[in-house]
Amino acid sequence: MVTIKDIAKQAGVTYGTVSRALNGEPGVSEKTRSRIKAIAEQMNYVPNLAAKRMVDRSSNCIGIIWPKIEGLFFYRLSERIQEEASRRGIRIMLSVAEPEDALSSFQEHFIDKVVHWVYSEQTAAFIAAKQSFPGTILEVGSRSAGEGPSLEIDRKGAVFKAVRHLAELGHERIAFVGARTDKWVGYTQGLVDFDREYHPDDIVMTRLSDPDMEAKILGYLSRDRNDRATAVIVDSQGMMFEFARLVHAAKVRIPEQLSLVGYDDVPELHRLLPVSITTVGPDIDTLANRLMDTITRADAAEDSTDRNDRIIEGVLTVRESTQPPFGM
Amino acid sequence: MVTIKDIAKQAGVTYGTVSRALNGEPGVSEKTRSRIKAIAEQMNYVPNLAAKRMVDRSSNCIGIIWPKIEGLFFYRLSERIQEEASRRGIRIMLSVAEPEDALSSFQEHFIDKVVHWVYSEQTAAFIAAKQSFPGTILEVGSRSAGEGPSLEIDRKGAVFKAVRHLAELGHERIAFVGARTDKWVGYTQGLVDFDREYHPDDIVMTRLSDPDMEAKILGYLSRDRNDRATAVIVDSQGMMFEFARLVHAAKVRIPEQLSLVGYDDVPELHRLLPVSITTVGPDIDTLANRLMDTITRADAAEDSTDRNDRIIEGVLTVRESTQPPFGM
DNA sequence: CTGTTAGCGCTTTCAC
DNA sequence: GTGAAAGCGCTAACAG
Repeated sequence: MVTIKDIAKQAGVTYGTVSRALNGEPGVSEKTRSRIKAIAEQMNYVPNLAAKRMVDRSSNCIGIIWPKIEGLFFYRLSERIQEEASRRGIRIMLSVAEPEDALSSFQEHFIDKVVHWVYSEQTAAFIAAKQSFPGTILEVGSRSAGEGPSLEIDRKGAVFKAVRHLAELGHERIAFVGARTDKWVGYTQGLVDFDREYHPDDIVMTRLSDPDMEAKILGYLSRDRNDRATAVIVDSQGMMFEFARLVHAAKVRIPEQLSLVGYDDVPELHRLLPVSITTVGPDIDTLANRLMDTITRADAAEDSTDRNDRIIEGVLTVRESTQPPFGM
Repeated sequence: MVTIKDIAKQAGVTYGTVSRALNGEPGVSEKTRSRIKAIAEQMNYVPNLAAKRMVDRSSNCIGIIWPKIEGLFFYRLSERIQEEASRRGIRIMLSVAEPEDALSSFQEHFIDKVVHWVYSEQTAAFIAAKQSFPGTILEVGSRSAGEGPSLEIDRKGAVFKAVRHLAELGHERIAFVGARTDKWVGYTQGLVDFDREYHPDDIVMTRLSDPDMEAKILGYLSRDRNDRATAVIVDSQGMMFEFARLVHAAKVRIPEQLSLVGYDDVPELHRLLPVSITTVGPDIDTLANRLMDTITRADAAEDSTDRNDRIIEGVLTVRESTQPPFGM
């Protein structure tokens, strides 16, 4: 293993100088600095993080805990986070272990900045592990109850925007497929604000784990066209996979017979139907950016950031799957 | 921060003794050991892992380089690898960075066992990085040219099994959609062995990056039914997403009008069509298991393993999408 | 059984 | 602008 001492020997300087040169510290002439850098490169020098860590407490590596759900969206998001991190010269490590194990794993590797996707109740084991974790944990997703740094995704507002879009197109009856979450609240809010009739039948309350999901959706899609909404909002990307399949099965034509908005914009979505799908949800690039900004500054200005700056708005991307209702 | 020196002072021993006591090393009387342990506990001592790591540079962690392509299959695979690793008390870290960056990242963190998915030409930068990597790299996927440990997936044999299955069902004309890879070789081999007519028209040579992909597939699916095969093999899961969409567009009914076999068994596949899809490809559990076995034993019996033991067979899973041809 | 001490690779202060 | 050296917390080898 090559250390800064080896480089020092090669370069004919002391290893203190090598350290300064490689870390961009002042007090080294540009000439020797570039010479040292070249030698380090050529010798395949890899810094020893354990040693670094013993001296200063910094680590330019961010750990990410992979959420069990969120499938494709998070997959895409982590690609973007990686790009953004590379641009900033920061390393990224992912763990797909149970959250509490992921934390110890990171701790063992001197990673003191961690991103955690919040999507449901946290286990007692994880909450305990968080307490004793020595670094910073950024919670992304739902409104965070905790003290630490967080980034909230305005899911409610996002779905609200979907309703507004459909209302503006002229849809009177708008359906919702999904679970009773923030997204559902945004939906009901939209109905109220845009003065659409609240029709309990137009809400298909279900989730992926629901054994009756298929029957419920199929039941709704098979109704007489006069007896159902002209537009529908599907509350997650996972649900959209199911929904698309059942749309085919029920031979419903999108958007001629039904306008469709999906939550979360992942490329795979647009392979599901002959038409591209209008989506709402956080913009992946924005999210990746804000996420990196927040975590890198987490220690610095702990609570200087306004609570409002911690919210990621949803973005509506209009595509082929939404049209004015038939006959307009 | 409390260190072993603080504990030593409290206990009236030297810190060497504290180290031995806390690490279960022999050479400490049970009496002092328990006393020291009690003091450590009471002082909230947390060992400094960076310092530990500097001395004994081991880590029971395996690094995995996330491939740029292969999408969902690898995603599922890494879940299984994680489960298998947890069972064995081994940590897993994933990197989605460029392979060469992933390697240095692992090296910085003292991760000396790395799994790399081989799927195409490797960049010069990565080959160089591999050379100077101090640990073991397990190459999984294609036949590995290199010396190191490897695990080959028999893609050719897998597709061959698909052809056999279709032949046994009675299909005379079998089509292939995909690229000119091992899988295609398995297809042609199958045609020969099962005495099926080689029909150049039944091969839709394309890949996801091909701008004409859609036109080619749609062209084939739109042909008169007497002028095309009664069964088709699609060579990747990514391609299957496209294929399924075009099947819908061309209003071809699976399996009544066309039997279908896909490569790689990922759950998402079965949401694409009204029927579940027959697949071939490596079994994810087997792969995860063999992978862990191989990498954990990589140092021990380097070349004791027979070349044949390094091959993962493909598995055929028959589902609804394959039936005897219409009229049989 | 316990004390002593040489490093592990690096950053940082203090001299020159 | 560069060298010298202290020390981060710990393990392990050796001495007693």
